[in-house]
Amino acid sequence: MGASQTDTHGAVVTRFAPSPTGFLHIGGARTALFNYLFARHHGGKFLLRIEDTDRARSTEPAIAAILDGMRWLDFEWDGEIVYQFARAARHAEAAQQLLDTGHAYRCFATADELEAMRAEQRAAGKPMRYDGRWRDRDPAEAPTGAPAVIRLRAPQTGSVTISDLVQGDVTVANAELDDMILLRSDGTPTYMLAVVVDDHDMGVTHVIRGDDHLNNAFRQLALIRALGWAEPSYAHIPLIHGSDGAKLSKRHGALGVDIYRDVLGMLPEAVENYLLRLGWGHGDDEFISREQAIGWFDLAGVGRGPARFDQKKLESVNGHYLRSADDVRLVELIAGRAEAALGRALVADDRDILQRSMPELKKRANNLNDLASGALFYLRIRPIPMDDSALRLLASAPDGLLGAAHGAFAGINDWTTELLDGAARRLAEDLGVKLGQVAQPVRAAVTGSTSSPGLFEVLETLGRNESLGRIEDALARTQQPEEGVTA
RNA sequence: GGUCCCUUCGUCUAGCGGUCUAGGACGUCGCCCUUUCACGGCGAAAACACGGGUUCGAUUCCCGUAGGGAUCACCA
Repeated sequence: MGASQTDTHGAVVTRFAPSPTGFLHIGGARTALFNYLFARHHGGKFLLRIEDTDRARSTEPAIAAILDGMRWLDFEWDGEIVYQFARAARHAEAAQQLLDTGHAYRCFATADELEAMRAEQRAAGKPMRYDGRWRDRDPAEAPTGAPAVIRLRAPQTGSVTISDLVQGDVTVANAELDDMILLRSDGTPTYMLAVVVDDHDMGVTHVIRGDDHLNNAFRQLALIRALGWAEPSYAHIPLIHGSDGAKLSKRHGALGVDIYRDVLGMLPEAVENYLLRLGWGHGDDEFISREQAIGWFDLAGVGRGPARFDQKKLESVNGHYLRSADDVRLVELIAGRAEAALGRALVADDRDILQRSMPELKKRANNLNDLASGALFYLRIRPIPMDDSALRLLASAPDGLLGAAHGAFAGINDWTTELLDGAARRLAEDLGVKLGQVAQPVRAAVTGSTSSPGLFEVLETLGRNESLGRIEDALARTQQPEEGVTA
């Protein structure tokens, strides 16, 4: 890469830099979203870097999961993915440069030695920091052949202030910072070094990340200055918390975006909208399209306090997007779930009936799971299973009602919602009962449940034969235990 | 514990000195619509953490207290 990265001429360049130690979790997704939106808003670039320098914890499946999540959410990145580990030589080169210019030095302190130092500091109630024991010591004093790390010779006086785009001006005394390790004793770069070098080489102008990195920013700035490089702008966004107010982490409540998709049945645009509104707002707007988000997004509007994740609200947002989603798309999305529940593959007729019923079905669901289970009764094969409430309703329905309804419907050849509705109302009137008295037993018979979309729409969608057949099944069922009760 | 950050309804937020009897959304409750369940509509309860300042006037500015958060590795 070298110097070519400076050819961006002030254009915005952001990056999302996850470490592939697990799935793309919801907090990471939000960081990616903000980086994506900020870059697009400014007509800049959004880069992706995989921070895989921790060889023990980085895995291929994790990389695949992260990319999968990025694609699902449609966070399209620019250019090639940068794999940090592959750039180790470049990182070492930067460390050497620092060594040559006197901005870094070798430290021969052993792990045991440092542990003892910290124990002492802890006991004395002092902050635990590297005490700079090798900072000005002659390397010749080191035991021969002893392994060494390379540390940054950081400024010890004065202070650094970062004009963070989210947090505002934040100042920390240099005395609070110690000489961080740049290169481990095995010659591999630490995160601090790798991030600074990569961000520089990639031409990153705006570092937008979780505020758990705010403290790192001060040290990284010292490193950047020692290297004589341009300083990026920083924006440290608050972490997402769980409903209990504690930080959402991989071991505490943070789920991978794949879980939201596959298990919870969320739509990507809903997850995106929810994440955007978490910690950021645009007046009273609740539903914000991708296009609007790109037009409106700004870092100054991001709150500084952590926001709690609210599953109920996500469900609600999801329900909104479900209702406005394309029916063909929804059928595809629930097909797998339906097949699993039914234990058989869906055929063309199944998809056809699902699509026709989708406008009614999607008003009743807030996620794909509920949408799929709500659609199941259309696909069942006679005799359809009945849930307990349907069985109870059928058992307690006035004698002869269901049979009478069957008779009324059987007389209809032009099987439309209007005529079915009219026939049912006429029957109810003739019998002197409310429409519900007629409709509910029929609903139970036809859907196997006491709640469903509008009954006459259901009947029309199901068709004459199937509808009458299901009513006959129910009739047969109620006649068996007690004989002779039907009219 | 040191350092840094934060604090408006239960939750996400609007508010950027007077427009605040503090607005919206989710959730909760009630009503309407209605063949069920939803959707939709209407309405209700619900917040400026506390104490000092500054100011003619503070939700809005400053300080303190309390509470919450982040971070202090040869992990990222």
